[in-house]
Amino acid sequence: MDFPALHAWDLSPREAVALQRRLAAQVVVADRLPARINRVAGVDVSYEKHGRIFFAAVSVLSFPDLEPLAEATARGHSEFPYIPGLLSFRELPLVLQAFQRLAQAPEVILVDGQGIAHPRRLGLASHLGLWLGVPTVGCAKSRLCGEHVAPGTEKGAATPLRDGEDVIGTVLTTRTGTKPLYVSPGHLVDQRRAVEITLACCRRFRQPEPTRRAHHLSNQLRRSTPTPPEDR
DNA sequence: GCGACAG
DNA sequence: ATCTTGTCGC
Repeated sequence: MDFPALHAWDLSPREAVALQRRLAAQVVVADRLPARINRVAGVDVSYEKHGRIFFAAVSVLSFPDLEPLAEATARGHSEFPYIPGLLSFRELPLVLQAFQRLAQAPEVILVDGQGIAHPRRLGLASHLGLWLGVPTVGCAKSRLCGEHVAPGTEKGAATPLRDGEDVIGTVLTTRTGTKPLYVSPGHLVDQRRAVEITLACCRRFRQPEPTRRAHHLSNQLRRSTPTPPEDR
């Protein structure tokens, strides 16, 4: 697929925060999904144990059947450290490389991380959606910010994730008896659609099929990659 | 200053 | 995210 090329991204954490504030204003939290959704993609990144090499994977499934259609991966590294709230500056470059290798763009993308449920409303899912110009949904396994009461334990149970006056996400039980997921709009989708798509992608596991497959893909890529020699 | 803190 | 064996439960 085609989208703006990735320039050199050597920003300091402080500059990254400033950029997030500017980009957040461009995020569209509204239902702009096409009438017919045929392809859903999931993204995930795994790291080598010493954090030397990153492995990004994208898995595309048919919708609503969820049958595998295509996949793409990318190997690389990042100098940017993991800082809560600045995850996209660490992972996005490699994730974009993986998407660059996809022949066809999906109608929506599920991301292993937050969408607007972020201090500055620009989690990894929102940043990715903005860059690709494709609708995205954040499906994080844990909370970054916001408050909420626990949802019921039945699949489909949900409670709002709030940050002051704003509803920034939905704490959603995606499988009966398991810990809920933190679902939030990434870009071009609203709260309702974010939850709808996520539930439609959950079969027998807590994680939606797209991100679950991407997770396995990036893991097997890491396991099949020899660890390069140390430098000291 | 202290606690929280996606992956 | 990653380091890790067995183990409890559907």
